[in-house]
Amino acid sequence: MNKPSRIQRENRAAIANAAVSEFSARGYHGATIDAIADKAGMSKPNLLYYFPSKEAIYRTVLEQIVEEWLSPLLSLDPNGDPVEELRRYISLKMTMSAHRPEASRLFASEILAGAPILRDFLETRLKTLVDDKSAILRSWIADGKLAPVDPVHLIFMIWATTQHYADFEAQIDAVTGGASQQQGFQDQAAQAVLSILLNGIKPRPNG
Amino acid sequence: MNKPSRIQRENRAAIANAAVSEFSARGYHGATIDAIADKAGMSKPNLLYYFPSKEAIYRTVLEQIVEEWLSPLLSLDPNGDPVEELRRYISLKMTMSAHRPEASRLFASEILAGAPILRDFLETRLKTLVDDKSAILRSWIADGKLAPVDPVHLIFMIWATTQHYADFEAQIDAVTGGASQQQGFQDQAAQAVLSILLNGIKPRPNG
DNA sequence: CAAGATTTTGACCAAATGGTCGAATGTCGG
DNA sequence: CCGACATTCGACCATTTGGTCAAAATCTTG
Repeated sequence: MNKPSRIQRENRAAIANAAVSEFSARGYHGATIDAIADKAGMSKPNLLYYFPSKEAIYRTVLEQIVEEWLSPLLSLDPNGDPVEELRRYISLKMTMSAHRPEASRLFASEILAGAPILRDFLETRLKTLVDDKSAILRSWIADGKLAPVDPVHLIFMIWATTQHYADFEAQIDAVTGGASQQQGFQDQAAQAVLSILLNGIKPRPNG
Repeated sequence: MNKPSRIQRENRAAIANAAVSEFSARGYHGATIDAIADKAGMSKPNLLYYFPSKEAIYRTVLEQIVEEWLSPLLSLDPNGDPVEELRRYISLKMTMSAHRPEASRLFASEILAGAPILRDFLETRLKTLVDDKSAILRSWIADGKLAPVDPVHLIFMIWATTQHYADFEAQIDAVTGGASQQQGFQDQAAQAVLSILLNGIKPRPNG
């Protein structure tokens, strides 16, 4: 079991891709092993040769997504310029939302359902990370470089606004008449989000 | 079929409540008629005496939620003070998010799945409403009473941030150590959201 | 190229689930 | 209190679906 063969690598990757697509579009219960196998170009028993169960596939793709998900926040630099650091972070998350909407929706779907699989991750690694980064934000506020807002809520707001463009794509498409597919829409969205959030947290004279 | 009897009213209401709870917690496919019937205190055939199918129950509760969902935005008053009107709107949405998180999650779940049932509603009534209210926001911006941000994106950001507290409750709970249940957390959240959003859209000297 | 290991699949199974039906029970106006 | 109508439910059915298995096909390697 040590070295996965070429076939193993390819098939596992194909399954993971198909699974993200199916789980994100239909939810855990709505997705079927058959459909995932089809989309991955193999039979159901063949898929089950690579993963022991539907839940195992789900866990695997969730874990991969969670890793991607973590990295932008990790890179928030305490020594950088506060507003610039946040601009970079928000831009990064907007880009991710635009490039991997299915992954975002799969993650959202898991949280919506009460995070049955991810609860432990959220309570440990993510909590620690948020605590750390909150401390940085707090120090920036103490230095008068940011307006005094609760750092945890600021982080939540950044998550909410950036992921909204992926998670609620169907609604955004409907309301804008499909604009979200067109070139430029994502830039426009990023600009609006950056403008409101950054102006919202820049230090103000009255404190 | 004209006048529903007392029994009909009670049972339909019990089913609708149970359905919101089940659909929001498990998703459309994860919810079962049996579980909804159980939670509503009746047998499955009895439930199917009141609704012809699972999908009919789903449509019914979604429609009810959508009506609630619309009302706060409807009441945005073009003659009011811009910042005060938005403060009121955001506060209202925060309150709804806190009081009916399950409804919010059921709506979110439908949108996540691509809005198969609500697409028409989104493209017609909601689009019209957003177009109308965007015009109001635009006029406020033209009058220099708001910073120049794309009104549609502002609306999206308000939806995203306010509903986030209901939709991602599991994540928020995990990261804050369950604080979202405690008294005061919602007020704190509302304050942070209002502070950032309102400061983000107040007119700025430099335009 | 032979033989062992790996990969693939058709056929199948058991459980879950949406929905039906007919008979039993309850409700209510007259 | 009766008869008509509304309500309830146990038993049942067909389909879907997660998962198994043994045999076949394909690789890989000495």
